[in-house]
Amino acid sequence: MPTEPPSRRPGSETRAEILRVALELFTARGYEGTSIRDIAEALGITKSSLYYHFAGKEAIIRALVDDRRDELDALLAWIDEQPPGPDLLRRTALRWVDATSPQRIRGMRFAHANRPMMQKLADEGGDIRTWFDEVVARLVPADAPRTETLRARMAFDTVSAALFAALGTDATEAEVLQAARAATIALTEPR
Amino acid sequence: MPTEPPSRRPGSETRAEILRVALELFTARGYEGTSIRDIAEALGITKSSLYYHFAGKEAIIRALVDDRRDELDALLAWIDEQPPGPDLLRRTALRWVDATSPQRIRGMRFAHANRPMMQKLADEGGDIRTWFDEVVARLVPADAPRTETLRARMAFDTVSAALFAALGTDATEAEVLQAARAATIALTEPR
DNA sequence: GTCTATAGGTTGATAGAC
DNA sequence: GTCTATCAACCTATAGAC
Repeated sequence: MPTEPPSRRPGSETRAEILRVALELFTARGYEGTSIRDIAEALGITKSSLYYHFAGKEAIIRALVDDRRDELDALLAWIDEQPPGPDLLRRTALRWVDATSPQRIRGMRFAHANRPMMQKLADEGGDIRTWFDEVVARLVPADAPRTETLRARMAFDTVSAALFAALGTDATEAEVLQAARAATIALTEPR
Repeated sequence: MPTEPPSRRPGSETRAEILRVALELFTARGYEGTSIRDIAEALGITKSSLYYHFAGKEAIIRALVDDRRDELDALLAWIDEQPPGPDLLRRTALRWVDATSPQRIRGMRFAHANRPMMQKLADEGGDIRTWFDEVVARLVPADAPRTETLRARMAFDTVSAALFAALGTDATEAEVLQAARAATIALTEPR
């Protein structure tokens, strides 16, 4: 690993706390709906202290998404080790879905609640969605019809889709993941 | 049709214009990221004029989602006319997906960009997502495992999921709809 | 590292003339 | 129906003491 994850820099426990609370509030109320003051008060500190740890509001969100990058890099490395074959798409998608951590789910809910901001980050090239293009590019032939590429993307996005479908219901996260897994299988059915 | 659509009340052309621009801006920048001033300036009027047509910012978003309700009611009525059978879920979901209008897509993008607000509306009982519970309840047995209910919901949400998967790509709406249709078929495969 | 105080700007909303 | 003028409340961010 070449660079050190910013959220784990040693001797900065407060920083991690800030990120934890910010993720929670940004998810519940959205980025624009959450003020720096809200975050500070939830932590029992003042805004100014928060500015000591982060250059600004946007720096917080940036640290939040950067944290999710490593997983993607690991997946890409794993793909490159695999023998090519017709089932590689399904195997990779299932590997991704099955490895869904609670933290990743939190990240998804965060992304859901802040799509305009995620779009802005995407336009600057620094978001997970863009990085995912690489994954799909290695699994679907470049000359495949675009609907096939979309379907492959959807096969990776089933957890996100299932979370969305489960909104307002009392489904547990385990049930959501199970439904997502079934959907990934359905979407990678060879035709 | 029992009640008159609020957006078509006669003699209120400006009102429709406001809704059109608000939908566009709320989708691009989000509800909190769009000020009343932004909407007014895009229309070439002042904030005060806008307040003549709508009681406030939230009244605008409420009018926006109310517009989408009729379609759901029509689908429910259609379901009640159908003979029950094992293929009713797929037929209904495909009917819904195939009837996707450009306006509905705009509505979905809007919902994507404003999930905290949609959640707030849902908590008050006035959102499309809640109304959809009725649809699924008529198509999936009440004692079915919850993952099956989730999968049924996902079968209806494929356009939304495909739109999400297509973010950042140059896929056309036709291609998105085609991918969504394929996904709906895959997700309603009898097992 | 954390605080108080405050600058400098935007927000949603209202009053009242025309 | 549309305007100008204005408000209190809120925001991000900074300066400087401790």
